[in-house]
Parts: sequence; structure tokens; C-alpha cells
Amino acid sequence: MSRSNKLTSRDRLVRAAIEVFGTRGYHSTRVSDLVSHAGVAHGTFYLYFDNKEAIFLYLIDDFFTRLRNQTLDRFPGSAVADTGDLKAQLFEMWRSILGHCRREPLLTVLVLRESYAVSPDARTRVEERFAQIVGSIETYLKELTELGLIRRSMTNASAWGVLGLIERAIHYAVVVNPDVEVDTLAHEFLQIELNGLLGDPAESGTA
Amino acid sequence: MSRSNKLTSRDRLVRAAIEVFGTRGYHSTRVSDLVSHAGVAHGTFYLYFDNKEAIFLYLIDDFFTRLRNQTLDRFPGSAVADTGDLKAQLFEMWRSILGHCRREPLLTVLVLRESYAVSPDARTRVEERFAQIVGSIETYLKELTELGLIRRSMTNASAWGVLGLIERAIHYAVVVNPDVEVDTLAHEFLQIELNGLLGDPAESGTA
Amino acid sequence: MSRSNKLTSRDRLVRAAIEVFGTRGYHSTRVSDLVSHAGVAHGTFYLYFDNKEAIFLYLIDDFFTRLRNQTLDRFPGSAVADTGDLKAQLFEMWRSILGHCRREPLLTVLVLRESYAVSPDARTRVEERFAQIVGSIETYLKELTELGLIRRSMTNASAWGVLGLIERAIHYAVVVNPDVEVDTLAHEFLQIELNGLLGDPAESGTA
Amino acid sequence: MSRSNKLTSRDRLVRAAIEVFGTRGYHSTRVSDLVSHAGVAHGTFYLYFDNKEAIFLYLIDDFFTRLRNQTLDRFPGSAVADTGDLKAQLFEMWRSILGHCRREPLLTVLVLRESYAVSPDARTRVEERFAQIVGSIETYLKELTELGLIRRSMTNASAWGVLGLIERAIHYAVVVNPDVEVDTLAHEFLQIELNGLLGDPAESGTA
DNA sequence: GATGAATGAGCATTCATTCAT
DNA sequence: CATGAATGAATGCTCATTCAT
Repeated sequence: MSRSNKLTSRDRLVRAAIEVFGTRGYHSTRVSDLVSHAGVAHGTFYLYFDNKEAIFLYLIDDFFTRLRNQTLDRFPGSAVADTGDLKAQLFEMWRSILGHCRREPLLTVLVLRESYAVSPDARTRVEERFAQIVGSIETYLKELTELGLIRRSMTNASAWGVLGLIERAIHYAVVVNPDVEVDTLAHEFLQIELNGLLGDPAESGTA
Repeated sequence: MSRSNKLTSRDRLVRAAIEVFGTRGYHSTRVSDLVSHAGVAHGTFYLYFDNKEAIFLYLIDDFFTRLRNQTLDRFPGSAVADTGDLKAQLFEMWRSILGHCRREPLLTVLVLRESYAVSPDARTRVEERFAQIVGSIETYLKELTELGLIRRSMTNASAWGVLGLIERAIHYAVVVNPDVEVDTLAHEFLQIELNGLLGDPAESGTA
Repeated sequence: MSRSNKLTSRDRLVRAAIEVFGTRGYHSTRVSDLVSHAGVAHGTFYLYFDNKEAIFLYLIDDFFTRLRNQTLDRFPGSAVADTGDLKAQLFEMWRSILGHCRREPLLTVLVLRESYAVSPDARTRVEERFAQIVGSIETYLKELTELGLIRRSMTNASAWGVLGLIERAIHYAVVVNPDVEVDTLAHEFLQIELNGLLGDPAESGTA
Repeated sequence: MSRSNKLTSRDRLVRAAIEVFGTRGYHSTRVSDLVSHAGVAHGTFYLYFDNKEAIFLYLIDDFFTRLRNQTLDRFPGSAVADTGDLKAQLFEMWRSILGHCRREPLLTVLVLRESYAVSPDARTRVEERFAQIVGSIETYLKELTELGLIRRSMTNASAWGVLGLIERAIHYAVVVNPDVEVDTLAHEFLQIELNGLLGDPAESGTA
């Protein structure tokens, strides 16, 4: 245990990067900010990352990977039998997503705001990450459509729309209103996702 | 008329900025790229803009201003009498938004992707622009709620959700699927906005 | 005349480069040494040269070009009729070469000692310069051989040998013994070139 | 014997240095290149050499030492009785030199091209090495002059000239034309050294 | 209004060297 | 003897901005 709480230089750099990129933004952050925050020397940074962009891309990749592991990958559309199941599953998914992002707000904001702050060369990689998410959503929507649980639609367009809803829901949960209960927000955005804005004004307010 | 098609240096710079920022991104674009693209001298740039960030912020402000003029501002929620009116009005709004963005794809993508690429000092201003949009949406939603046309909800959260839907709808219309009819997309995203994903799978396909 | 003695920034940089590279050597010279010596700003350097190596290569190219213009190119082997002509022409050539190098000793030493101090990529270019000189010498030797004025030999090997003789003759004239008359040295090296070391010990001392 | 073919770390470093310095040049070679090529750790390098320059200077010193042992030192001018002896001895010397250099081409090229690539402080040491060679040549020439075997000349200048001839002869033998017989080249350069370029064109071709 | 040569603060990156193990 | 993670001084180069013309 004496050594287990001793972070490696690499870990210190990753934590510093989340902190500093998240606070000052990618372009306003100097490598010297990262290393001084991490308490390592300049050269040490380059032992673990090729350059400033590399650690940024690592953070983004890592964020997406962990987010998917804890959310989309845990909820197969094929396991849904009826509308009740669907609502329950999607509610859990919203809870997972919002909860996950609330736990690392700096990294979340960084990904939402600055994913595209990289060099033109690296943009493809970032775009792929978003496209993967959309792909997963679309697959999920197709399964539900096949099961007759949701209406037919342009699933690709719908998936992008759902992504936008998720992105701004996360933004709302993390930035705009970080104090409200996750469950409350999960319910709210689940409503929009499934039922849209219309509906009986009387009933929805009580849910 | 002899001089009317002779662009001023400022106009040349603005056009060049949309082109170059939109293609290479804000940070990868040098002032020298702008001036060479505009065909003016370095010094001329600083006759019209305080610095590189100023022209970028101008583009963003201008985009938001024109987008609102041509969309939200033209459709007062107070003029809506029933659900039929609402659907018609929102359909028009979606058409306006998507059509407008399709007409200036480079600037649209720039705003969607790189609005936050500015210095920490200027972020407030960018955030205000988004907040204004959300404010307008929220006001609209409140009016509709008062009229009993939509269900009660956390209007602020809903407004952010609608913003996310709009952002990715625009992205879809401009980047992912630039060839499909605007009307088709407007219909699609209107459905999600108003009805969500649920509903009778049979009927929705025909709308 | 008020402007004619006002050197351009580029000229100042070239002069400073000869001075500083020649004194401290290529690798020990910093770009900051060059610009401070030239009295211009850092950025100005990069207005005129791509990088530190570029100005170095320019100096070398320029040295070779001017040296050839003033020496080899002025003395065509085809104009030589007999041994007397040959001796006279070669004597002039030696005088030109040694005199030229004496006039810019720093640059000369730089080329002799540090031509290969460049990056692996740029070596080819430097080697080509030497190969061109050897090519010219070889052509000259072939013409003389055809005319029956010199003995048959492996002209390429001989040309390289003559280059070596010239290089160290220059070194001797510029570095080792910078005070002795050029004519004396020209005579001395001409003897070695044409007659070698052998010969009647009595007569050669008097020439 | 089981351990005799197991090179020490120092030997491995020296061999790696010849290989890598010879291939990439002194300045383009990193200490990390040396140690990775030698298969030892970074720290090990500094057990045997004070710094990067030290191993480079060692290589140069060692090259000069071995070259002199196997060439100049074996052929005392005092043992020469007549022109026939002289020619025979110099022929052997040329064979020794060219043969020796052919056996370690990378190190040879390194010395010819990059001896001056060291820091200003270390240049003196390199220059001394060349001066020693010239000193030996000059002594030899003086002895021969005293013996009346060669003509009188400025022996110092001649010695430098001979050095140049040797340097480029080596270059020719190792780099330009590495396949031709050493004896052929030895004969060729001996001719130039002793007889220069002039002479009966008819006879020299047959030698 | 327009120019563009000149500026220089600012920054990413390298790599020889050290030293605790 | 050997290791290799860590160091940080050193430096090449960029590019937004200025100002004399």
C-alpha cells in the first residue's frame, strides 16, 4: 500500500491534463502548465506522449471508451420486450450517462467543447469517435424499430438527433444545472426522447 | 454600378475568413492565410479588425444574428392557436433553419465546431450567444405551455435539449447528408421534437 | 549614395553568417548569434531563409559558384597549345584560386572544414558541389591528355588527387601561412601538380 | 574461450559508434542511437566515456594512431638509398594507407568528413592530429631533400600538398571507386606524387 | 486607405547527462 | 558493473501585430 498510492509520472500527467485543459482550454494550455501542475519535468512529458495533441487525444479517446463501457454497451436493445422495458432501460441509460459525466465534469466539458480543437490531421480521429456513438445509437434504434417498439424513421438522422439531445442534456446536467438530481434530469430527457414535447400538459408535469 | 461589384477590403476579408476558417479551422488559420486569400496586405487586416479573434467573433455573432432574424424571430409562439398551427409553424422553422445553414455550410460548420476555440476571455461572449438562443427557445416553450399546447416540463432543460437536437440536425443536414431534401429532414426532426421516438410504427412512416 | 551603403537585412544576415559561422563553426552558432550579429530581429531571419541550414548551404553554394566563375571557367583547356601555355595557364589558375580564397578567409575555412556539418538530407547537395569541381578538373585533364600535353592516367582518380592538392594548398595559403606571397605559393603548388616531387634538386630551388 | 567472443560493453559502444557516427554523422547521432545500437543502457555509456564528444575523439585519435603505426612509422626516409628505393618505399606506403582505409571505410569517411564537427574547444586536438601527420611528412621530405633524392621546395607547403593528395586518394579509394585494385591506385597516386601530371603520355599508360 | 518588412515574445520540443536502484 | 526513468537547460521556429512609408 505504501507504493500503491504513489502515482506514476504518466498518471500525474493525465490528471493534470484533465484539470488544466478542462480549466483553461486546449489552446490556452502550455505544456509547461501541464508539467508544472503534474510536478514532473518537461522532458518527462515527452517520455509518455509524443506531443501536446497526443495527450489531448488520449483523454478524448479514453472518455469515449469509458463512457460507452458504462452506458451503451451495458444496455442491449435486443433485451427489450415491451414499451415498459424500453422506458426502464432508457431511464437507466440516461442515469448512467448523466451520472458518469457528473463524476468527471472537467473532462466532460472538455470533450463537449473542445474535441475539435485539434489539428486538421487529428480531426478525422475525433470525428470517428462521434460517428461510432451515432452508429451505436442507430443500431439500437433499428433493433427497436424491428421490435415494433418505436415508429419508423430515418434512423441515421434520428440517431444524430438523439446524440444532440444527449450532448446538451449532459451540458445541462454538468454546466447549467449541476445541482439538480440526476434522476430528475434522466426522467426529463427520457420524456423528450420518447414522447417529444407534445402530450397531455396535465399528466406530464406529475411524472 | 461600376463600383458596386468591387468588394471592399473588409468584405474580402470577411469572405476569406469564412472560407479559410471554415476549411482549416480557427487555430490552424494564420492571419497571413486570411490576407493572402483576401488579396490584401497584412496591415489592411488591422484597419478593419482589432485582431484575429475579432474577425472570428464577428463571424459568429453575424451568423447567430442572421439565423435568428430568419428563423426564431419570424415565428412568435403567441400567434399559435392550436396543435395544427404549432406543427405548421415549427415545420416552417425547421425548414428555415436547415435551409439557412445549407446556404452557408462553411460558416455553419465553423460555428458548430469551433465556437469555443477562442481565448478564455472571449468565451463568455460565445456562451452568451448560445444562452440567448436557449432563452428564446425557452420563452417559446413557456408560451406554448401556457397555451396548453405542450406538456409541462422543466422548460430550461427542455430548451437545452431542443438546442442539441437542432445542432445535430443542422450537422446532419449540412455535413452528414447534404443531399437529402430540406423538407424531408424538417419533417423528420419535427417529429422527434414534438412526438419523440415512440408512437405507432405503422403510421409515422407515411407522414 | 545615401541609400547605396545601406545594407538590406538579407545582406546583413549573409555577412553575419560568414563571420559567425566562420568563427564559431556551424553547430556552435545559434540563430540568435546570427541575428544579433546582423542587428536584425529573430523573425527577420526567417523572412529570408527557411532555417539555419538554408543560409549555411547558401554560403557554400555561393562560394563554389563564385570560385568557379573566377577560376576554372576562365581557363579553357582547349586554348592551350603547348607545355609553355599550360604552365602559364595553370599558374594563373593557382593565383586566382589562392588569391580568391585569401580574400575571404573565413568563408574559405568554413567550406573546407564544415561543408559536411549539415544534416544527412543536405549532404547530397554538398557532395554534388565537390563532384562538380572534380568533373571540371577531369574534363580539363582529358583535354590536355588528348592534346598530348600530359601523360595518360586514370583521369578521375587524378582529378580527385588534384582536388586534394588544391584544398590543402588553399588551407596552407589561408590558415597555415597567410603571409607568404600568392605568387610564391602558386609556383610551388604548380610544380607539385605538374612535376611532382621528383626532379633535379638543384634547378627547382631557383625557380 | 567461452567468454572471448563476448564483447565488453565498451567494445560494443566503440563498434556501435563507428557504425552509427559513420552512417549518420556526428551531429545527427544521438547518444540514444549509440546505446541502442550497442545494446546497453544509457547509463552504461557514461561509465566508459565522459560524454558524446569523448567517444568521437577517441575514434579519431585511435584511427590516426593505428594509421601511423601501420604506415608512416614503418617507412623511415633514412633507409632510402636511391630513387629506386624511394619509389618502392612510397609504393608500399600508398598500398598500406589505402589498404588500411579500405578495411575500415566507415571510420575513414568519418575522419575525412567530420573531424571538425567537434566543439570549438576540441578542435585544437583534432588540428594537432593533422599537424602531426604533416610534420611527419615534412620530416620525410626533408630527409629526402638532404639525400638529394627530391628537388628542393618549401617542404611545409609540399607536406600539406601531399596530405591533400593522400586525403582525396583515400576518398577515391574508399568512396568513389571502392572496387578498383589497391595496387593500381597506389601506382596512380605515386605517379602524381613523384612525377606530377606532366611526362611522356606514351610511357605512363603502360606502367 | 493600403502596404509589407520588421518585430520579438512565446512555445514546443530535444537530448545529453544524472543517479537512485 | 549495469540500468533507464527522470531531468531541464537549451534553442529553433512561429506568427500576431506594428508602423514608417
